[in-house]
Parts: sequence; C-alpha cells; structure tokens
Amino acid sequence: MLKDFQCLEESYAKEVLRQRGLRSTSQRLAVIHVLHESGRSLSVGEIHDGVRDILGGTGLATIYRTLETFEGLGVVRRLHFPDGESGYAFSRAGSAHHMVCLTCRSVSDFPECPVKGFDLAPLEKTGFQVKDHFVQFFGQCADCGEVAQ
Amino acid sequence: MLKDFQCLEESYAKEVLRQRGLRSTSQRLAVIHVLHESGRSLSVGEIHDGVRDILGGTGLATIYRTLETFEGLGVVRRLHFPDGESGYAFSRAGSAHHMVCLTCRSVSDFPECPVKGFDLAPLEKTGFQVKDHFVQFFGQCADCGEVAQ
DNA sequence: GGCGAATTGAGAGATTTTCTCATTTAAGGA
DNA sequence: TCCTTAAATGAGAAAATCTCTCAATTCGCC
Repeated sequence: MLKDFQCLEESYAKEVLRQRGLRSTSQRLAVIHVLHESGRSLSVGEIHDGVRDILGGTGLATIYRTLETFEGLGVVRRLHFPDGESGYAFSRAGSAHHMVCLTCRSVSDFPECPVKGFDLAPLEKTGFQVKDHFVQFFGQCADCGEVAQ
Repeated sequence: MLKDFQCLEESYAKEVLRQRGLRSTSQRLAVIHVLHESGRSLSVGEIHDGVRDILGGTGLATIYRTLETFEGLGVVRRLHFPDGESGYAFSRAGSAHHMVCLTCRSVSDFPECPVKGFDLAPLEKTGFQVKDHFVQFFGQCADCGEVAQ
C-alpha cells in the first residue's frame, strides 16, 4: 500500500502534473516513489516490479508511458551506461545532470551545470548552434570507492 | 563492391584492429565505410542496409558484433538522442565528443574535451571519483540552421 | 597454398517496446 | 457528495530490437 506520507518528490511530481493539466494517478506517483526510495537509477523492469509491489497488477505499458511523460516534464531522467544499459532516475528540480556510480548505480545530483562554465563560442563559430546537451559523469560514489581496494 | 580506394577512416580502423590482434574483415571495413560516407550517425538498421548494399547478404548479428567491437576500440561511438533513439557514428582519433544536428543527424567532431576545462574538485570533495563521462551537444549544424526560419 | 583460430551467416529465440481498445478513474462542476 | 467526461490504465497481441548457437567461411600467419 502507498503510505499516507508523501515524500517531497511525490509532492513535486504532483505539482508538475497539475500545472500541465495531467492527472496524478496512483501509478504515476508509485513510479516516483519507487525511484526516489531506491536512491539509484532503475531499469524499466525494476520500476515495474517496484510499482507492482505497491499497487499490484500494473501494466508494463503504463510504466513506459509514465516514464515518457515524466521525462518530458523533466521529473525523470534517462541515463545511458557505458555498457549499453539504460536506466531512469528521479531528477530533482534545478539539477541539471547526474553522477552515476558504476558499482551500485546510485545517482547523485549535480547542482550546477558544468557546461555553463564552458565557452561555447568557438564551437558556434563553426555555425553549429548548440541547443541542448547531455552530460553524465560516471565513477564511484564515496561508499563504493572505500570498499574497492 | 568495395572500391579499391580506402578512405582514411578505413585505414585507421584497420590499424587499430591490427594492433589489437583483430582481423580486418570486409564486414568490419564496410561498417566504417558506411558510417564515414554518410557523414552522420546511423541506426543499426541503416548500417545493416548500407553494408548489404556493399557486400550483399550480411547478418544483422555481425553488425551488432562489429559495432560492439569498434565501440570498445573507440573507433565508433554510440549516441543517444533526446527522443530516445540511438545511433552510431565514426569517432575520429583524438576527438572526445560530438555535436549532433537534431535536424539531419550529421555529426561534427568536438576536438577538445570540454570536461578538461571543468573544475571537478568540488564534485570529488563529496567522495565521488569521476572515472568517465559522456558528453554530447545537440543543436543545428550550419546547413540546417540556415534553412530553419 | 595450407593451417588454425577468429569471424560470419542464418535463423531461432529472447527481450524490449509499442499498440489497441475496452474498462477504470481522476478532477471539476452541479 | 455525486455526475460527467476525458484522461489514463490493463492486458495481451504485435512489432521491433537484440542475442545466441553452431556449422561454414575467411583472415593472417607460416
């Protein structure tokens, strides 16, 4: 069962949905709940399992639709790992990017976008107009770094 | 048929393969040829079609295996588009990242890695050790920028 | 040219993602 | 609170994508 308590992440997602005229369904909130509770990035299958633990039989299509919706809203971000796998993580408002631990796949926020400090002028001199960027850092989080050797 | 002429990209790929004790097969070189000739990033299906135009019946599994091999060698890079699609592009030696045109999907090299200019110290102060990064810039190339509005 | 190991082809099989449409449900108004 | 209505979901079929297996082929070395 969903607890009465709503984490900040759920409140935030509800607010964003409301602003866009979208409904706050139990499935959508459960996706946020599962992502936030895990503290790491999850595969579609893991999210599906997590949501089913909370709500019971939930369709896989709903998980895909929900992730697509939330990604469009900036509430969830899709990550691509060097090994080709991908996952989804909750994306805090105002956090531009993530650091992803390759060992435990935990996700840490990246408060300031490093691209802001980068001089794009020489690039744009070539005629290329930069409109978007995708930055991810991989490595080891403090916990996993200690364990390793 | 493969032309006698080998582009620089093919020579480069051959050299990298040789250094690693891997074979320069016609399928592998055809993948490089197709990627280079297109000048943009291609989906697996597009690469498969292109290789079959050159060599005739080539197995899809071979395309997947080849792309995996070349990605591991740094000769080819996988790109992830904002719309969820992905593609592969030839990766010039020494070029760290790419600029991808969202209109025509052409790929421009990004000679210096912008991450070198980033101050990672504050991040690593949190205990996170950055070991790898994935940076892509999206936007419009000079040609597509002119056409648009 | 011949040998041995790496690589490939073909298709089956597994996995992932999308689609459809009848049913359910959230949210605003009476 | 109840109604209404359109948005959202569930279930499973279908499509797309990716992987695997193993006999046959081919590259690179001698």
